Amino acid sequence: MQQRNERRDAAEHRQLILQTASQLFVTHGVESVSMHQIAKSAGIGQGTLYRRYSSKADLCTELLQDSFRRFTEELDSYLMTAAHLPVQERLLELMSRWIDLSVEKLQWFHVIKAPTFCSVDEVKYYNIPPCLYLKAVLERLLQEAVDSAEIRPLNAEFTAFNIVTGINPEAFIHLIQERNYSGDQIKKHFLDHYRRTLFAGD
Amino acid sequence: MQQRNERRDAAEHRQLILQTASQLFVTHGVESVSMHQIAKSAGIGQGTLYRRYSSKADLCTELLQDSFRRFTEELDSYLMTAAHLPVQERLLELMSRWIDLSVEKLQWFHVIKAPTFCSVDEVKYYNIPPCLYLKAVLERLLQEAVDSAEIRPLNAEFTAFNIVTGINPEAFIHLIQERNYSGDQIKKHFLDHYRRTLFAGD
DNA sequence: CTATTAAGCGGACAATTGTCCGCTTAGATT
DNA sequence: AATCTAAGCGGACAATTGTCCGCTTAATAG
Repeated sequence: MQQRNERRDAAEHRQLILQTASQLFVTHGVESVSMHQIAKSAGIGQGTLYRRYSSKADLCTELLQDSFRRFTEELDSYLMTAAHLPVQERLLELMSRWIDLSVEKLQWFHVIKAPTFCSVDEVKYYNIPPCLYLKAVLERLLQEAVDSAEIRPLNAEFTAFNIVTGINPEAFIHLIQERNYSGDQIKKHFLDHYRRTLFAGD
Repeated sequence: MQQRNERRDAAEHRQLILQTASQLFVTHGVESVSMHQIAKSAGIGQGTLYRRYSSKADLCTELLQDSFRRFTEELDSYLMTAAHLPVQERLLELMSRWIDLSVEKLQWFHVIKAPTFCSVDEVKYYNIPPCLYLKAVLERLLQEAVDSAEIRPLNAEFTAFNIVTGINPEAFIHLIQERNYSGDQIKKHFLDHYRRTLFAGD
């Protein structure tokens, strides 16, 4: 008895949902589209929708995958060829690219981080693949910097976590809405900050 | 025509709501109590409840006021008498106390930061009095440290903001749930981190 | 080709949050 | 004391999210 694969109709629905949701999100904005509306537009039932994606946050996480895959590929490639550059430069490049991605996909990231409905035991943001990846790479580079004495000793893991919590979509939204920052200004401030606190550069 | 004060019955209801909500929150946990239930327990209508507090986050913000008032009084008093101590020590003391408060009132802070229902243009967390206060005091101390050359130059305002985003209830919840950290371990890690990145101490 | 069965389907339902609006009433005015 | 009016009241309603369960069907086994 072989393992039952996903049924063909189910796979088609999965694609249909992603396509429909993506279109609706782009047209009306992620916030304004309800799960009911997605199901209706796709011509399927609520149950079918929720069977695939248990929340809008789930859907957004999935829709981010494409951009994210490109991000990791390009970054891995960069890190490969830039291995000889100072760790400091590579770290700042990583942050720079991450901030670009975050600002570009701000609505998606925000819905993932602060879902419409959320309860205490669902702080899933730090466990989505993009964040895990960011943290892992940060930690690796930080550890390398510590080992090569390019920065003073620190707890690479905790520092990586702290950077992930510091560079987050809600902070960006706050800076954009309350301070009228542009994406570039946000990036500049964060990079400056970490240049100064991590590397003591000026 | 004099300014109309809040009607007596309204003021009584306000107290009644706070008292009822507080009791229900303590008994059943903030998460498990619905606004409907609060209204019903208090013997008032939904409309009356929402007229006072437009969301559970609002209610929690109000309920935090008491603890927070005590916090600021004690802190201001400390800062007054500790003005001669190194800024570094005062900064770490501030963070230490803030983390204690946050851990103690974690559920409240979390509901304020990540309300049950939330939309993009409502990242209110950074604007509640406790956070504004924390940020202001951080900024003042950081600036003092910079001016007296106790730390290397940095953007006091942005650094203060970054610390507020780094020391936040969701990060605590993550560390508690995924890493099984205790409140004391959380505090230790954060203080270590900032000791190292801000002050280069060991 | 037929039978079997588990995965899939979908809309009705429950639970929440938050709004609305006609009725009531506290309290200032005269 | 009588009047007036804006603030207050409260429950019905709308909008969402998320669950449930009897019916359907794709895919495998014989």
